[in-house]
Amino acid sequence: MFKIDPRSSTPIYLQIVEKVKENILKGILELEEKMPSVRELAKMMTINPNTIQKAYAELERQKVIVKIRGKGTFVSADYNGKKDEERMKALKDLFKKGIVEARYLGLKKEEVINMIENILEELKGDK
Amino acid sequence: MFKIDPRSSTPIYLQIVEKVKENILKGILELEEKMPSVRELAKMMTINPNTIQKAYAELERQKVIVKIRGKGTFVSADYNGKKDEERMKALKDLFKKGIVEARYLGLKKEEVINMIENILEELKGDK
Amino acid sequence: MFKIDPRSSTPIYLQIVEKVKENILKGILELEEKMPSVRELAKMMTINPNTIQKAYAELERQKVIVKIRGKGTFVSADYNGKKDEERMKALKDLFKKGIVEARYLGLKKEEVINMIENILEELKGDK
Amino acid sequence: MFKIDPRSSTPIYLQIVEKVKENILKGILELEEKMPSVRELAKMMTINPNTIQKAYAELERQKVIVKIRGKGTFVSADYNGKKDEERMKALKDLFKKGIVEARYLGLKKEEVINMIENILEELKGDK
DNA sequence: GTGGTCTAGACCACG
DNA sequence: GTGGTCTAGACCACA
Repeated sequence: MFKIDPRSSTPIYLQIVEKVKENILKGILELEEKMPSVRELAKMMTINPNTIQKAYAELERQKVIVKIRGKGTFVSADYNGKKDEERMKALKDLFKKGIVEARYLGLKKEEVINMIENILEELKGDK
Repeated sequence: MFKIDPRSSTPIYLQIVEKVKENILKGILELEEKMPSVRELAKMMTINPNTIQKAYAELERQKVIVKIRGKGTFVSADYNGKKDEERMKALKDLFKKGIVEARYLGLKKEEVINMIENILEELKGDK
Repeated sequence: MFKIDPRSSTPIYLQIVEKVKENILKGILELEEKMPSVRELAKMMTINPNTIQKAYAELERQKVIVKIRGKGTFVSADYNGKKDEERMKALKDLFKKGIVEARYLGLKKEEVINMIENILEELKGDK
Repeated sequence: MFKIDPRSSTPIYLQIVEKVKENILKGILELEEKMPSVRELAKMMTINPNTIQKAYAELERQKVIVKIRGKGTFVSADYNGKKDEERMKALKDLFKKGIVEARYLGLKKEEVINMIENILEELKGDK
C-alpha cells in the first residue's frame, strides 16, 4: 500500500501519516472512502499494529480521517482549510530548511521553483 | 545568537546546525569568519558544551565549517555544490511533505509558490 | 568481542569502528546479522554506552551498519563500492605513511609487499 | 618546504615528522644535511615554533635527526634498521586499517598491490 | 584557550 | 528493549 522505509529517521507512524495524506491528495484514496482496519493494514504491511494505531490516531487528530464506531475508519469528507497559525509557522520553517539545503546542494532559484512546481503538478487537482 | 526552541521535537543540536547554515546564507555569518568557541557559545546559549560540540561536529561533516587545531572553528570558505543524489531525493521528499501539508492548510498553488519565493528572497543575504 | 586498547592514542570509539569493519570483511560478522545492542555491547566490554553509541553512529554514517527503529542494529546488506576521491587520497596518504615507516624499520620492498599480501589473505574471510 | 594541512585530524607536528621522513627517503633531504633551525622553519611555514620544536623532538627520539649543540640539527647518517617489535605491530595495524578501507572503497586485490608498488616506486632507492 | 574523548546518569520516543 | 538526546563534570592533546 505505502512504501515505508524502516531505516528512515522519521518514525514509521509519521511516514504512514504523510503517505495517507499524500495519497488522498493524489486521489488514490478518495474522500469518504473506507480505510483498511488497523489489523488489516498491519498485516498487509507487516508492521506492528500499535504503529498503525498510532498513525490512525494522529490522522484523526488532524481530522484527515474519521472513526465511526462499529463501522470503521473513513477518509474525511472535507479537509479543513483553516489556517492554523502554528502549523503555518511550522510549514514555513520546513520550507526554509528545504531551501537552505537546496542552496547547499548548489541549486539555483529557478531549479528550486521548478522542483516545487513539479511536485505541485504531481498532486493533481488545484482546489 | 541563535534562537532555539527547547520544546521542539527536533534536537537542539540539529536546530543549531540549521540556524548556522541559514545565517551563513543570509550573510549574518560571513565566509572564513571565526565561529564562537564551543564553550563560549555554550555559555551564551546556556546549553551544555557537549551539545554544541555535537552540532559543530555535524556542521564540519557537512563541510559547512572547518576546525583548525588550537585556533578555533571557522565558516568554510567554499561550500561545494555537489549534487549528491541521495540528498536530492531527501530534499524532494521534504518539499513534498511541505506541499501536502500546505494543501491541508488550504493554501493554493500560487500561495505556495509565493511563500517559497519569499523565503528565497530572504536568504539572498542582506549584506 | 573486540579487543580494545584503552591506552592507545586512537579513541576507543574509532577502534571499535575499525574492528567492526574488519570483522565484517573477515566474515566473523555476517551481512544482515544483528549487532549487539548498544547497552549490551557496553556491558560486555565494560565501556560506557555513550562511547558505543558514538561508534555505532559513525558506522551508520559510513553505511556499514543500519539501525532499524526499535528493532536494533544490523550489518548492512550491501556496502557500496563508490570510489570517493577524497577517501582515495586519504588512503594513499595512509599507505605512504606506512611505507615510509616500513623503510625506517628496515623492511625491503619484498617484505612490504609480503606483509600486504598476508593481510589481504587474512581478510578474505574464513567462513 | 612541506605542505601541511592545518585542518587535518593528524596533528601538525606529526605531519611534519612524516614529511621529513618522506623527504629523506625521496632524497630531497640528504643524509647528514643540516636541517633548518626551529625558528627558521617556523617562520618559513608560518607555524608556531613550539610546534616545530615538538616535531624535531619526536624526530630526534626516532633517531631520524641529530641535534649537535651549538651547530644545529642534522639528518641522521644512517636510519636504524632494527625491527622494533612494537613498531612492527603498529605498522601491521596501519596497513590493515588501510586495506579494510580499500575494500570498503571497492578496490580489488590487484589494485591495492598496484597502489603500494606505485608508492614504493615514488620513494626512490631500494636499500 | 581550542576542540576531543570519556564517564555517569537521566529522560524520552519508538515499536 | 531499542536507540537518541541532553547534562554534568573530568581529563587530555594541541598550538
